[in-house]
Amino acid sequence: MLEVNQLRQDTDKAIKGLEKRGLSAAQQLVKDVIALDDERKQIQANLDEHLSELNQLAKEIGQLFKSGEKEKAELAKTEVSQLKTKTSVLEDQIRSVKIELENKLLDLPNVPQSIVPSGTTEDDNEVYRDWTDPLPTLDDNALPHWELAERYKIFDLKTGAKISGSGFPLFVGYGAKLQRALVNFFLDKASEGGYLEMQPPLLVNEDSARGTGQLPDKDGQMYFVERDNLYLIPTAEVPLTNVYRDVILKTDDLPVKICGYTPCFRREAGSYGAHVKGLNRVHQFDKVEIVRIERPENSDEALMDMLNHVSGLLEALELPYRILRLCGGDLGFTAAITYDFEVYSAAQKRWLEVSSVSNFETYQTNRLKLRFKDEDGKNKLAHSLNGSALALARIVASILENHQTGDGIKIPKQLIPYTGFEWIK
RNA sequence: GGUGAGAUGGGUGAGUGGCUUAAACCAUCAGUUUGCUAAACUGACGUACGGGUAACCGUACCGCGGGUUCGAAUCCCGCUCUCACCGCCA
Repeated sequence: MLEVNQLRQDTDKAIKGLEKRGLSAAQQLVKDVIALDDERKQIQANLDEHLSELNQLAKEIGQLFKSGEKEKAELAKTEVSQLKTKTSVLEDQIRSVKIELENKLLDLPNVPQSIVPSGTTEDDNEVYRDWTDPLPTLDDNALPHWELAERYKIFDLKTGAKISGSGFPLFVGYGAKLQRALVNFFLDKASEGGYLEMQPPLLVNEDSARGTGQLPDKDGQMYFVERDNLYLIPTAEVPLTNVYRDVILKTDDLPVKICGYTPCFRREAGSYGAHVKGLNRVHQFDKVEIVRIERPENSDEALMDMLNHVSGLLEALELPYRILRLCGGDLGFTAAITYDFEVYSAAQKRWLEVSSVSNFETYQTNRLKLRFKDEDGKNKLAHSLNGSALALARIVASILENHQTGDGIKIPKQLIPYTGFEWIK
């Protein structure tokens, strides 16, 4: 959720930024928010004045009763009841204005940073760091990962569909072991990078889903357990970031660096076609997520550090990748800037997104009330960031496709200590 | 699932209708004292919103939401969570 004060201060910047997302009504929306906030302030001042009078009267009545001046007290009581009807009207007004204001704010996405390119579709994304070596080519009988999976018995979509439905792969044998190895490898790398490992709950309540901004924006994308009012997490970002909901950190607590492995559940309603084949898009996948809470002035640098971390993982896995800086139109609702990592699959002849690293600035922390005490003892909103490091299903697909040979699939050197085998044959 | 107890500031914990502006202690910070450390003493010490250049002032907040009352941390109702015991269970 954007900060109203920020919108007041940098109105033009906010409007321009929001327009970069293709939000043509940005100017009107921002104006509406500020007008509503003005209204709220005015009612608040009025209400406080009345309440102050009421408090004063209550004290006086207490005194009058004590000194036995009952008639005067009764007189004051009628005054109180008149005041009370006024305050209750004002209370109703301020309540509805606050709700309206909040709803308007929740409908506004984050303001993109100035370096975010404008554009509406993924074609407008900017290649931030390209793959400079020649792209790998495979011989003619190279297979896409879903066919490799069949040949080497790595995962089984049909049986997964029998158990649950389409998009729920069953990993088997080498496939299951490969996933377990990758999780451990990614977690170890994150620990080396200074991220504290956590195992969070996989179901979260509404406050948490709202805190990181999945609600109301992505309501339809999450599985919901109606009976208990809980959402299955679409990413570990939700529970991990919500660890710090309603927290005021001390200066020395920053930066916070945490990581966690979780399965992720996404309904992916409306997806179809070749792009969802195999592991390209599934309802359940495993992911190691890294999360950081930073002082505002350090968050840009932290983001770069996260990019380096993810780059290191992809290099260790010997996968050809590039980094995109997402354009305004492709940017997630809550992000101020996002870099996507894509691995090239020679077998599918396309780039596959395997990681997304974002800075949310104060958009999430405002909703979470995640603050820190600065040197002056003032509470300020921290910046939150997160990134996949990495998303498993697609990495498995990339490894299978890129490291296939006529003799089987070669496991990247750094992963062998984790898998315990060098080849999938 | 059943029964019972509880939820007060960073922590412990007092507070059964106005004397609470939430006691006291601990922790923290600043100062005094001190050869250094420690101790002692003094003071400061919640969050949000509104007004004000500021000092400061006003309002709300004692798990959450309602209610009673001139007045609620305190009384009443509902909910959530925590703890204990019982049942079931990996």
